[in-house]
Amino acid sequence: MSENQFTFENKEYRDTYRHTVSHILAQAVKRLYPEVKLAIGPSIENGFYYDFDAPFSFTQEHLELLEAEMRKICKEKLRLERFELPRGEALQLMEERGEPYKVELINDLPEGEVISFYRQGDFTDLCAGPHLDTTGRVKGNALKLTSCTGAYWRGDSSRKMLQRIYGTAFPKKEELDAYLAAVEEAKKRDHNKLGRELEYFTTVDVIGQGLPVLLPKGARVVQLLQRWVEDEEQKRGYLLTKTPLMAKSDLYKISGHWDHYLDGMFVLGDPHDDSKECFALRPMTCPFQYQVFLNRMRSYRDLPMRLGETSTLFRNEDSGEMHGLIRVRQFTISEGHLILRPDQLEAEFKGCLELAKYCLDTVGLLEDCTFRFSQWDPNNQQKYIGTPEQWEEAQGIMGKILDDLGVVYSIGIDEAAFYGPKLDIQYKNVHGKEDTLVTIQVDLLLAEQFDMEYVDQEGRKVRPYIIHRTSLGCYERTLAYLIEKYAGALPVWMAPEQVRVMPMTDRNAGYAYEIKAELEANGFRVEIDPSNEKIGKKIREAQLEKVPYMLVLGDKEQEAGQVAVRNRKDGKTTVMPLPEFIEKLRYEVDKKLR
RNA sequence: GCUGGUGUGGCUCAGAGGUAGAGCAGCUCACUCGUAAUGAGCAGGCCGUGGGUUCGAUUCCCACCACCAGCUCCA
Repeated sequence: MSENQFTFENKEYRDTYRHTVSHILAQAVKRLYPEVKLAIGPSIENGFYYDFDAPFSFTQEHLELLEAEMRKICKEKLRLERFELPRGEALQLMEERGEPYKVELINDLPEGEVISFYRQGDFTDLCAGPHLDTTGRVKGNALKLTSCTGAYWRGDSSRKMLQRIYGTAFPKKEELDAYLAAVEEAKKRDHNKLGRELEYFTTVDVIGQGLPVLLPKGARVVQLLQRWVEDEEQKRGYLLTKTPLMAKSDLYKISGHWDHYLDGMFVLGDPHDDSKECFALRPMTCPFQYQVFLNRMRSYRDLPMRLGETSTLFRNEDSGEMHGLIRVRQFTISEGHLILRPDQLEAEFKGCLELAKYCLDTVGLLEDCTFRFSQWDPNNQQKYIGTPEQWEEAQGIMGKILDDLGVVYSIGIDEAAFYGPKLDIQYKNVHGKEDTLVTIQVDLLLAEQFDMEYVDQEGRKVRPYIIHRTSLGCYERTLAYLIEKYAGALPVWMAPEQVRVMPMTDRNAGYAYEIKAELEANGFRVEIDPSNEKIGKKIREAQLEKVPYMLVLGDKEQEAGQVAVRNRKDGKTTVMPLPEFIEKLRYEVDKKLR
C-alpha cells in the first residue's frame, strides 16, 4: 500500500472517511436524542448526509450540539468493528433497537446477500462499509454540519419526509475552512442574487411564481443570443418557423401530451366540458412544428427537413420547483425538429451535437458540461408511449451513434422523454445543482401518432424518424449560467453594456455624448455614467466593474480628440483615437472573444 | 407538492403590543475634481396580503401570496 492511498486525493478513502463521519453523526444523534430513528447516511460529492426520522425539527442549535458530541466521539477513539448476521438475527437486532427503516432495508436485500453491521462503542448501524478503523482518525475540528432539510424516505415523494442533516469533513481544519470559503465565494456568483442586483431580471408578486421579468439588460443578452443562434442555424440548413403558442386539446391528444403531460400544462377552459372548445398553452413545440412537415405530401428528396424556432413554452411546474431564471414556468428555447429518413439519422444526430457543442463552446459553457444518455425505465411504463421493442430499438440506435461519435456519457434511467431517449447536456449551478442545458432526442414514435410519412424512391409511403433538439437550450437558463460563469462580467460580444462613458467634468459632457453617439452608430451598447454626467456624483461601482470598457473623458482627451480606455480585464488605461477603439471593439465582437 | 427559513421605503438592514428608523440609491442646490464613495437639503413606507385576538397590532395567532435552501419532479 502506498502512502497516498490514505489521502483525500483518493476518492475511495475520501468516501470512506466521510461515510465514517456520517456514522459518527448518527451516533451523536442517538446519544442526544435516543427517540430518533435512523435511515441512511452515505458520503456524497462534497461531504455526507444522514437521514433521520425525528419527532421534532432539527435547528441550528441542534447542529451545534451534535457537532460538539461528534468531536467527543472522535476523541474517544472508538474502534469500528464489522460483523455479519444471518437475515433472521439481523432483523431481530434492528427490531430490538427500534429501527423500522433498517428493518425495511434488510427485508429488501436480495436473498443470499451478506448482511453486515458496523459497531462503534454503544452504536451499531446496518452498513455495507467500508469504514475507517477508529473514530480517532477523524479530525474533530475539521468537520462541520452545514444544513438540515427535508428529504423523502427512499427518494419517494409518496413516502414519509425525513430530516436530512448535511455535513462535510476534511483531514485538516485549513482544508475545511478553505472549502467553506470557496462555497461562500461561489454564492457571490449566484445568478439569482447577481442577476437581480445587476438588473438582468426581477420577479413580481402579482405576476406570479416562475414568471420572471427580463429587464433591459437581460432582454438584450437574450436577444443577441437568439439572433446569433437563428443565424447560425440558417447557415446550417435550418428553416425558421413561427407556430402558435397554444392549441386546442385535440392536438395534444394526438401527440400524447394530454395523457402523459396534462399536469404540466396550463389549460384554458374546462377539459371536462365537451360542449366548448378547450385550449392549452404549449409545453413543447413538437406537435406544432410537425404541422409544417404535414403541410403537403413530402418526398424523400425533402429530407432531411431541419426546422428551427425560437420557441416560448409554458409548463405548470409545482410551486416549490421554481428557481430564479433556471426553473421557470414560461421560457424560450432554441427549439428544433429534424425530420429524417432512417439512413440520415446518424449524420444528422452528429450535426445536432456539433451545433450544440459549437454554441456552448462559443459562450464558454461547454468546458463545464457533462453528457447524460437518458433512457426509459421498463419498470415505469405508464410514463411512456410505445412498446418495449420500440424503446429497445430507439435506445440501441442512439447508443450506437453515441459510441461511434465517442461521446463520454453517464446513463440516466427513467430520464427519457415520454416519446424517446435523450442525450442531455448537463450543467451545474453555483450550488452544485445540475440541470439540463441542451437536449438531443431520438424519436421513432411520434411520426406514427401524427401519421407523418414521405414517399421514398420506390414510391412507397414511409415513416420518417425525428430528432428533437436544442442548440443553446433555454435562453433564460443559459443567461443564468452565463451570469454565474462570468460572475456578471460577460464577454464584450454579449455584454448588455459594452462601454461606459464617463465625462470628468461637465465641460466634457458634450464631447462624451458625441463619443457615445458615434459608438452607438457603430452598433455598440453604450451608457453615459448617469451620476458622473453631472460632476461630483458617485459612480455606480457595483455595476461598473461588470462593464468591459470605461472611457474616461476629460479636458485632455477632448482637446486631443481621443479617448482614455480603461480595460476591465487588466485595469489598465490606454489613450487612443476613437476609430482605433472602435476597430478594437469590432474585432472582439466579430471574433466573439472571451 | 413536501420540509425548513425569510418577508419593514429602490437596495442592505435595525426596531418594538400603542400607529416607524439608519446607511446606500433617488431628487434639488452648491462644489468643476483624473479612474471605487464631495457637501447641504428634500422626498420616499397601509412594516407581503386577508382574516382573528386585543381598548389598540406592523409586532401575537390563522390562512394565503412571494422569495431562499433542500427533497421530489423537469428544459
